[in-house]
Amino acid sequence: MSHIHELPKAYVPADAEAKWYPFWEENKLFHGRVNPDKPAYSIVIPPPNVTGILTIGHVLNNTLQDILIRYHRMRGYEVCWFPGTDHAGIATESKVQKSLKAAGQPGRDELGREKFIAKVWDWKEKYGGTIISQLRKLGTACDWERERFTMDEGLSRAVRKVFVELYKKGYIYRGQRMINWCPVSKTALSDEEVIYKEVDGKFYHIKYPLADGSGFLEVATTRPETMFGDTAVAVNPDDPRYRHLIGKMVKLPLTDREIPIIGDEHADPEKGSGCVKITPAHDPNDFLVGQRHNLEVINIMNADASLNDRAGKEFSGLDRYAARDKVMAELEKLGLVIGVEPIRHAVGFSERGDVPIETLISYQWFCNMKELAKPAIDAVESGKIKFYPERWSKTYFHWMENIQDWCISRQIWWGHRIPAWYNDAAGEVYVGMEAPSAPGKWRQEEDVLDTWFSSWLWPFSIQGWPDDTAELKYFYPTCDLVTGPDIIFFWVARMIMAGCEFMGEIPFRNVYFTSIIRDDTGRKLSKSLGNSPDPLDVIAEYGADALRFSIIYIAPVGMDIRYSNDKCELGRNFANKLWNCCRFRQMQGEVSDSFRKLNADPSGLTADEKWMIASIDAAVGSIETAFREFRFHSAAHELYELVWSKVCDWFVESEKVRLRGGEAEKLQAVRVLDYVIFKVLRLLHPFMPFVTEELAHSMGYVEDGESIMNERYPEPGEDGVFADAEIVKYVESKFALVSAGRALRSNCDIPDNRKVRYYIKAVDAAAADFLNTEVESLKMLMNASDVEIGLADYDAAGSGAAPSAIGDIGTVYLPLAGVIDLDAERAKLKKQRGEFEGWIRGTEAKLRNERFVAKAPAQVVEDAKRQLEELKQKLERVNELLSALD
RNA sequence: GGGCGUAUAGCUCAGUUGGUUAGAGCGCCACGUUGACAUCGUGGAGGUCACAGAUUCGAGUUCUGUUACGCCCACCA
Repeated sequence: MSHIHELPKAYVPADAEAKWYPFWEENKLFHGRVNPDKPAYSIVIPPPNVTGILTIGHVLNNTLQDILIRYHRMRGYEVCWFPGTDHAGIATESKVQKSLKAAGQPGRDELGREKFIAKVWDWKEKYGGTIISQLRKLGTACDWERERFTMDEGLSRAVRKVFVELYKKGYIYRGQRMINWCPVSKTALSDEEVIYKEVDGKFYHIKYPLADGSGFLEVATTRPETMFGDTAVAVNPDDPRYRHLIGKMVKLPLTDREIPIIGDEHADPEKGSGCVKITPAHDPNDFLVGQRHNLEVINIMNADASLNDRAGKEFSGLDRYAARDKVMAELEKLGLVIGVEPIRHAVGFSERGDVPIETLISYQWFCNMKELAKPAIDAVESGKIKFYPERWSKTYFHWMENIQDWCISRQIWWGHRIPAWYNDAAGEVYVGMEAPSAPGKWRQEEDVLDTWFSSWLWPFSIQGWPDDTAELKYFYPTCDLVTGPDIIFFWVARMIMAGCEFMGEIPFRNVYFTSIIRDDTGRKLSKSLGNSPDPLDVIAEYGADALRFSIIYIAPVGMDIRYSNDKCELGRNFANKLWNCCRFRQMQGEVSDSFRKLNADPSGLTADEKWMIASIDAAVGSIETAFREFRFHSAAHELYELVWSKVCDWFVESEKVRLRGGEAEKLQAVRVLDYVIFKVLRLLHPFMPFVTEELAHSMGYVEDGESIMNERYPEPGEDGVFADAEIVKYVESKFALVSAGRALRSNCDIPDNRKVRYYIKAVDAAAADFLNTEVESLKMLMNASDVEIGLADYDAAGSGAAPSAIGDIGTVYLPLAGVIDLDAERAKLKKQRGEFEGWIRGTEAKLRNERFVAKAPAQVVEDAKRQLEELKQKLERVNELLSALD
């Protein structure tokens, strides 16, 4: 047999990766076509930000999608994975600003709108493909011909269409409302873009003097600098301490204004002094109070959160925090400070800028979500859309049932400009897909839309909507969505609403929420902490398959993952194990005729071969179930166990006997190995695409120019003809006996490399018959010079007593030519006897318990009885062994 | 203030509908470089399943409460 193509000793991932990804891509193997002959399976990628670089989070997310895509293709679906990137308005705009600044070039404000946007496009063309090329390194089978960007013309058209339709329905409106303002990005934000953090602050107690000079009110606030916007002080109308003051005026310190004392239930007598300053322009609650009492709304802030001239000359232009200190200093001088106490309270931070946001009154565009939410709630409630893990639906319902209007306008330039035009002279507003005629009279809205206003259309805009495309008919709704729970509101919920509203159909059927990845000490991964590994480094060091497999293997369902690069050793070692398994097979000769279908007489298979085939079939069943339930890690564990333990540790080792035997034996062994290995490669392909493709070719299972990704995925129950439950049990008992025999050797300090003799006393004639067929296998597995099988007790007369161990189908002895520590052996057996007796007592007690016998299922009782019998037999055997030592 | 999640071996985690003696990987100890693999093999040590109750013939698994940690939501001046 020629060994021309002998594989290298270890798997070299870089070679396979460099070879196969271009092959797949050039042969358009990832391309999804509208194909009525097949069922469709589609996924839309959660579009990464163009500014993004690949993180471990992306690796997990995209590996899962890739597994689903490759699995379904192999299961006979026409699959399409729609990829693309998101323009990420605020993030990209600030990134480009930073890069302009770093390059010493004129920034956004100097350039003006058009030139700045041109710069952003330049940047996007140059760097926006980074994450896409990094995804390729991972092996993702995206249909790159369909790659889209959320600001492509087609997608922009979808955005405008949606805006116009929602405007016409009256859902989208422009209004003056309390919004979240980011002083760094200088734009409004949606509620979802505000992150509340507990911070240490101060609670300031201040005197507001009564205008009539009769005293003062004590107000408590965490934000004294907003006092310039105060237009009232509220007390609770039922609060006897202050009730009589309602209607009087207080002098607002540091100003020449007087403001009224009002009665409003917003004032909580239990909190602070029971008096609360009312700043309608800068606090959501105060705004409502202001509306109830017709209070003036005084905005005292500039866009950058410095105070404006409504705060008076001395404070105008000061940053909010500087102003706070100065206000307190001035109040101190006036003797108006009662005290300051530390307080821990929640402060809203902007998601992107990571600075405290301001709440303030502003004209913005909003979308009323109430009606949109209804069918979207129903879609999940009715089970049309399923969440995995299911519990996220609770989070979803809670948010959806309390959904607020969505602030969709942003005061930035990079994004979809709102398709609204103002005719100032006539005081008219026009909203439409295109600019109105007579452009001179109309000026377009300066604001752009929230980035998510394009993302929420992704599942259909990416397929050509609003055109009625063949893709939409075939691939929509998509099947599975894989994303992180952190964007359930931002994206998932809104996509469901948009799908129901504009397509009249849910956008996807299943949503799998991935785990959040942390470092191995449990901290969130972040750039600033420097604990965010670069997946490309990992791929270079361990290989893409190793990274993919490891992260799936360690990712528990619905829990955080503790990740560190060294965890990838698991995947690397596993790929190498698989590699060497194939390498070993290849050393046995050319590929056989049995890698797809086993060409063998079922009755002619050895017990081990039947066991192997049954084991792989069982694993296929578990994997199938795991896929159905989105339990990817259990599929990975199943495969690991199958390859490493079942195939390599037991089957290959045992089968070496036959591979070194006669021609017929060898041929059959090789056939079974081919059959098993090709199944394993196909089972593993979705998880480890590179090494499996490489091996499928070098083993000769897949022709040049073809790909394993187009092979059929093994299905459970394919091998019923080889099934034999009795034999499987015997083989497993044989392996247990082997382990026991090895332990005897180890306990006697006999080196593994020294051949020894064993004697096995079979429990009955059937077991003896079976074991007699397995002598060569036993010799191989136990590294024995000889294994004698018999029904008689071990004959101690010739060579003295021997250490022994009890198994289900026999007792294995290790005769040692006189070197046995009788005391140790007795102690071991006595210990074992004690254990057996304990279990027997327990089982007997159970069986004597009438309620157990009456209430437990018959099967359980039967099992207990059988166990008792087996235990008693084993006990008897221990006793025999003990008496033999005397 | 509400909601959710987690607690099992030194570490990271499995443990499907309650059913003998609770598993894996890594780490640790001992032995082994036999012609697939030292990215390996064989054997071994290591756990009163967070705590307290309850249900049950039987609880790591179900229920209640407690503790600890984490996350989400909420207008706490």
